[in-house]
Amino acid sequence: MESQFTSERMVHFAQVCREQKLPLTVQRRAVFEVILGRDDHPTADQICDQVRRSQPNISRTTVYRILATFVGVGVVARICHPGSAARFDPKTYQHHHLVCLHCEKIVDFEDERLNGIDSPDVRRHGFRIDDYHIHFRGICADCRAKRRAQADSRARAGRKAKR
Amino acid sequence: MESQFTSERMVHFAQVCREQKLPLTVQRRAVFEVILGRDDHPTADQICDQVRRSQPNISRTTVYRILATFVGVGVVARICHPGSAARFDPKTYQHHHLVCLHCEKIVDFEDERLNGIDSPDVRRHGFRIDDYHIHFRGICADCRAKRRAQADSRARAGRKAKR
DNA sequence: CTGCCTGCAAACGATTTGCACCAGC
DNA sequence: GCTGGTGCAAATCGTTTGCAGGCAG
Repeated sequence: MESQFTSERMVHFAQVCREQKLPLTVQRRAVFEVILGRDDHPTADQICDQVRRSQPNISRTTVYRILATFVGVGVVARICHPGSAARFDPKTYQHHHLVCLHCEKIVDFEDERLNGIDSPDVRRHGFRIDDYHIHFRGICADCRAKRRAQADSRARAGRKAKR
Repeated sequence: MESQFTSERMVHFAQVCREQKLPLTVQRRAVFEVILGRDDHPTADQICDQVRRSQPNISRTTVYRILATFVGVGVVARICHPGSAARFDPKTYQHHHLVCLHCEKIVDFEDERLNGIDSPDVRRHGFRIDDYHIHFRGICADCRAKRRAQADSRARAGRKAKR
């Protein structure tokens, strides 16, 4: 099922490349395959590391360039993010994100009810809105657990210190 | 009125510093003043340049550190952004953004009706949502005008070439 | 065969870190 | 005076660019 979805998107990808007159190189194929296989919004470097398992000689530069090209033709999205490195997302349809303010993890969140917001009136800004997405910010399960553990150990240390 | 708002926030800032045991240095004051006076989501470097008009010897490093501290205690927000440099926002209450995909300008957008979205059910993600904001992505007025001008000149060039 | 694509190395911009000094409380 | 803040310089990280050779169409 996974592979069926992947191959379907691969065909679509090849088609877009033909339309856009983009030569379908082995590097582009490899980068696209890696992105499709992940749903954790990897950085360019993370993608590069994984691509190198099948293409050990691919250059980091090439990965950056390929990603820029992909974003340009719309087969992957570059998403807004709290950290310093750009993140990429194979989903180009509208969806939303849960962003952990602590570890900067980004989790996809899809909910039809969030997609129907009327574009507000921005005429006075002269802005033309193409789409929108919602960032829900908070703390993920892992970080909540870690924080609780830390708070506990601090409390224990505090009790010890006071004795 | 502007200065009244600014001084009001300055008092609040001083209070937060006291609560958080943050010494109220001249540098922190200066950085905070600059951020308050802008609504264009400046980068750390832009803030630094402006702070230097009143504090010529402040170090870029210090500005970065101060901004990180401010974000930590919640007196300014670090916002998600399409570019590579972090952007800062003196508004810490909920509001939304228009993001230009072309020039990466970020414009505040406030609309009460956008603030009442029910936090969706994220229990299965174990995520705790603190707040959310909406990125409306599109093209700003300036860039639309520029694009139109470019398209026109291309069309003219094309006509000329075909003769 | 031709032009875009790639790899390499070096440049670059944004941000962080180590360390000695200095200033708020 | 003590603690944490600051300035400087150098390191680091993510990303881009210039150039020579290589491969897809």
